[in-house]
Amino acid sequence: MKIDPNSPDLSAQIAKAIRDAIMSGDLLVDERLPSEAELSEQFDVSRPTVREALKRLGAQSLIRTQRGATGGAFVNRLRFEDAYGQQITTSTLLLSMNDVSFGVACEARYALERSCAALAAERRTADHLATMRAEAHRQSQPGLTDEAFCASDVAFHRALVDAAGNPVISYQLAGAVEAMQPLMNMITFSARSRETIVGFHTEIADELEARDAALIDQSLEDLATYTNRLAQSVIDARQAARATD
Amino acid sequence: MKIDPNSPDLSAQIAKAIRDAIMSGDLLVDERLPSEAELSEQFDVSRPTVREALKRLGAQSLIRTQRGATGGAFVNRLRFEDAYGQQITTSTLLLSMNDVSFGVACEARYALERSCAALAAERRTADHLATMRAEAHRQSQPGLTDEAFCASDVAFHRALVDAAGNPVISYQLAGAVEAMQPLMNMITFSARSRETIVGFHTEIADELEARDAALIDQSLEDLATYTNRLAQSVIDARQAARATD
DNA sequence: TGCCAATCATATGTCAGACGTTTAATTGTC
DNA sequence: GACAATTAAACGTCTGACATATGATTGGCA
Repeated sequence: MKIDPNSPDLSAQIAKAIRDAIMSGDLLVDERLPSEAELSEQFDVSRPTVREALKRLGAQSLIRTQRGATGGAFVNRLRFEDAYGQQITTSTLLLSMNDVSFGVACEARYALERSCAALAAERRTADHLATMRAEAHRQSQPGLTDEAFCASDVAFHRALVDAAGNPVISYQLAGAVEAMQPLMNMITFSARSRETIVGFHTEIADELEARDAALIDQSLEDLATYTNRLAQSVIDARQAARATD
Repeated sequence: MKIDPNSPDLSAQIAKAIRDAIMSGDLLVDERLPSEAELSEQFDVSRPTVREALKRLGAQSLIRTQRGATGGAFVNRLRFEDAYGQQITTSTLLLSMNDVSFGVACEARYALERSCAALAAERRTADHLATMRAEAHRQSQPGLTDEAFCASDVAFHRALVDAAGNPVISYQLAGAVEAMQPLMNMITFSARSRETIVGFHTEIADELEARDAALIDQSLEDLATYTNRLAQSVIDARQAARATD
């Protein structure tokens, strides 16, 4: 838990020291850290520097702070819901900043999603099924904006993932599924393509109701293929339009 | 891009405003943010408050800072390698802080890992194969510590995942695979169980060489079952030991 | 005695101003 | 024209202070 006082990133070092203490179990959940004043004395730095370190940890949801007499910084119990948000933010930016093609992202998403088809078939409840049917129905309504359609698409697929009944899987796939949304938004769905997608969704819901894992897997593969072809046609159309400019 | 000056979390609000600007595309990769002094004027807060906000963003690798005349904060191109680390940290803490059972974590890991068997069979290079064989060989050496064995196990499986040739999948699975390591460490492998696991690994490498996706899938399922049973026996043994205390 | 209100102590949140350090651009000289 | 010294901009850190929230303490009153 020592830092190099000559290096020009004291707050980063302090954050790392505390993070390591949390990960190694030296600091337990809900345990209170020393006050900012005490930490600044321990590390021999000023309070603003300590605060910068604490903000870093707060940004990762590793600690929470509380004001007042018995306040301070506490080791935060990292919840799946908290982690979802970060996971989605990171995944979305990764895709948009690294020129990940629609095909690669789509492949990843459906490969991962298919992995929970068997579990979902086994464990799905009536609730999951109801959510999926409701979203499929919403998607068939005319006059839906592209964004609303995509949001519903995400909700449908998240329900499928959640049906697997494994929070770790749900967490991991949250990124893959949600991060695709901006890419999907790029595709302007025609009425016809929407109809096809809703068809797939209804099919999947039916198969999930029948608990037929193999059929779900097949439908997801078909949906992946279709989505990819749709994206390709949009890309081709854009290139053609650019060529005639 | 407005903030409420009466709320007691100015730095969090500022961080959110900038984060939103990055995610919406208002700020592009490598674009320079205003200097801390300018930001403090724009948001009408002090420089330390601005700095706390920037540290939050830095902790998420959304920005990087540079000192000197042409320095400042720049929108960072989020790289997969950067995201790996955060993903692993978060996943590890999620498992340890939420009392995720070995069974649930194991199920998630292998379900996701199996999803890339087909892609890996298709795209694996000689390099991936060589890495996997090298790790399998290392694992068969006597006198290996439990930790070294588990680290090698992780390396083996990461090579398998990377063989799928999809960076998005590699990123998503980094968390699932690496976060399992502390749980695996809890299990003291006997010489015999190590031998069995190495057997599975050799089998998987052979099947990958033959590009037989179905067999890989089967082997992974068997390995998952075996790992689970191993963990169960360790847990049972511990409970029995506690009962006789 | 028992309860309630005022006070206090502690800790975080924020601010203002300052100095040090790094770095690139500018300037000046040979 | 090239190299060295200077300068300016920006981050990194420190000091000290005030504001605010909140639990604990204390005191008074019924």
